Amino acid sequence: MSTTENPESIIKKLSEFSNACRKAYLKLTHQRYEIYRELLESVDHPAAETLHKRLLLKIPTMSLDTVYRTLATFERHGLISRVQTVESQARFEATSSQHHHLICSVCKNIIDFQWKHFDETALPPEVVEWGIANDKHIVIYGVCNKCLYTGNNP
Amino acid sequence: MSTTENPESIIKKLSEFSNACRKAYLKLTHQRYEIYRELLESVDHPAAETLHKRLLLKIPTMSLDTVYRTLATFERHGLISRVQTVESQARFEATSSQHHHLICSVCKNIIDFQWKHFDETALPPEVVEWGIANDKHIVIYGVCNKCLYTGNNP
DNA sequence: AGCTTTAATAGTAATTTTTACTATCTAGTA
DNA sequence: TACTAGATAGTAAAAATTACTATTAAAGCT
Repeated sequence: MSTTENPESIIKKLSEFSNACRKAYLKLTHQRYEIYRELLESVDHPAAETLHKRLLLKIPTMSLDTVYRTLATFERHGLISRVQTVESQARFEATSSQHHHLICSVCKNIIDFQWKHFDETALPPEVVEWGIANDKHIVIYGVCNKCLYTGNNP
Repeated sequence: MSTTENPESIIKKLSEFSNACRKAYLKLTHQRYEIYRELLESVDHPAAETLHKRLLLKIPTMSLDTVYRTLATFERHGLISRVQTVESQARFEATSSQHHHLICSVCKNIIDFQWKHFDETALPPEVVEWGIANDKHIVIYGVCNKCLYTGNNP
């Protein structure tokens, strides 16, 4: 899950990130490091612009283009993933162990959940015959309890 | 599934569509009828712009705004659905019985598949505790056989 | 540590995708 | 057939993403 990580785990993942960049001949720039770190520390699957706003607090010259470009680079190298949504803005997360997403239609918050049993179930023959499946994700849209109880309108 | 429908089925669905519009106090305009029909007949989950291009052949004055606006209206009324993707363009389909999606990362084709067993499986407690789930979808990204065999690059 | 090379970044500008505005038109109804 | 509210066309604007170019900085080599 990309949710609340303890500091040691973050440090470990940043070190893995550095190694991955070296292996991929990606220059480990300050910007890339901070973009990746910010995404690791984000529990909310931010959009590029959200991420940019947060990063500006640390690096006031960080350009939006760099965020978009870097996210695309990271994605190409499998370091981060785009979240499947029906929204117009793309949302991102640091790639981690298999998990799925709950999206609140009201507040647009995205949270992770795990479902080992599903992950281990074989795909139906239709899918196998279609081609090579690289990535299976469940996305559930609904309304989270917070929005239900605060009476936000769906 | 929103795939190849026989003519009778299309006629039936268009008639259901007309009724749904009446019930929802949506004026049944020529444009709305044709947009819905085009989507019904499309097996490829088209984007708004793709749909617009196809509709221009029938109705040369059809504006792109109308397509977007109408799709949004239909979606609000549950007549059509947006497909969950990681692409930048939204893709649409006429709402039909529960199904899931296979998306080819190469050709971006989207096809439906069914998985009754999954549909009937209870969601894990984590999800139930989160709130109200309205909609659960599996989206599988991969490479379809056509692209594998024609050697399109992933 | 300094030099060199090559890729990455900042600061725009440009594209792409989606939504908004307004005068005109039309479906539904009397 | 005429009325009225809502829908559309044509365009403009906004939102989201990508491209361009001069400058900067990482990584490798002395």
